[in-house]
Amino acid sequence: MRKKQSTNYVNEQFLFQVCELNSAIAMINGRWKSQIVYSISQGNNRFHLIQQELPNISETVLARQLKELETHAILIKKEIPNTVPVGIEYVLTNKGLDLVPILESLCDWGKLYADGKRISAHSIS
Amino acid sequence: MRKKQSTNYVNEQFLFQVCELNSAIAMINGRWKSQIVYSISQGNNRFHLIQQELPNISETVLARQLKELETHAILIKKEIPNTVPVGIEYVLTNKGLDLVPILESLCDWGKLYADGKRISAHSIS
DNA sequence: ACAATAACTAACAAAATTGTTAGTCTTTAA
DNA sequence: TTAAAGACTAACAATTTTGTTAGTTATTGT
Repeated sequence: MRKKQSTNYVNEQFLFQVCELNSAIAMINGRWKSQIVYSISQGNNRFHLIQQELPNISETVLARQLKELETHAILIKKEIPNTVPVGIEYVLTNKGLDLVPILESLCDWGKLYADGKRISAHSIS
Repeated sequence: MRKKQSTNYVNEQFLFQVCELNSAIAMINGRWKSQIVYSISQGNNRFHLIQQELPNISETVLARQLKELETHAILIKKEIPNTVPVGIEYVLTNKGLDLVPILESLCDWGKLYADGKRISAHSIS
């Protein structure tokens, strides 16, 4: 549980009102979150499919990350009809779908500079 | 100090090799980091200028975040010649500059869905 | 001589995130 | 009847991140 009186919480709120950038980042922060969003966008839209792709994640942790993504309306849970026990499908909202290309550009950026090469700097002054 | 034998660390490394997306996110994770990068790109390239823009950040924390950004080669420190005591200017590398438009699209994404409106979902199946 | 400025650092404490253990519930297969 | 699959949850412990306190260094202004 967040402590609303903590400096940590107050600073987070401060950044949220400085720029939406910070709330956006807060939504994709979290050990597994953006990888999960990406996996779902690739069609791995079931709990056990995500587990197969990310064998190191525990059930508890996966469930928690999914719930947080749901809280931020990046995805919704959908019951698959006529299944027993009822199957759950994870569906990206339009908000979640719009995030995917941004994650892709982050990925490209990461790849481009991965080896520590291609770095340079020159002051603008 | 990170514990190299912890599950937390091992999982982070696992995600790094799954996709560069995860290393990219790890670099911009951190309470103040992307806001600092954005501020520097706007010309607030001195320690005290960033402090003015983000009055809630403590000196210790700002120094730490700057050092981490430097470790990831997103910015470099540059001594300003003929200043006593020697002034330090923070300069984005090309890697850091390439990050800025991505942060801007994250910001736009955040703004678009900020009020919780415009959310919808429909399964692909 | 004393305070102030700029840009830090080390050691520590508080808080948050991540991972673990042990459960739940329902139905089908062996 | 026992086990397994699928999709979870609560309570707790480990680890990491964030914030705090108290310093440093060198120089200029009063």
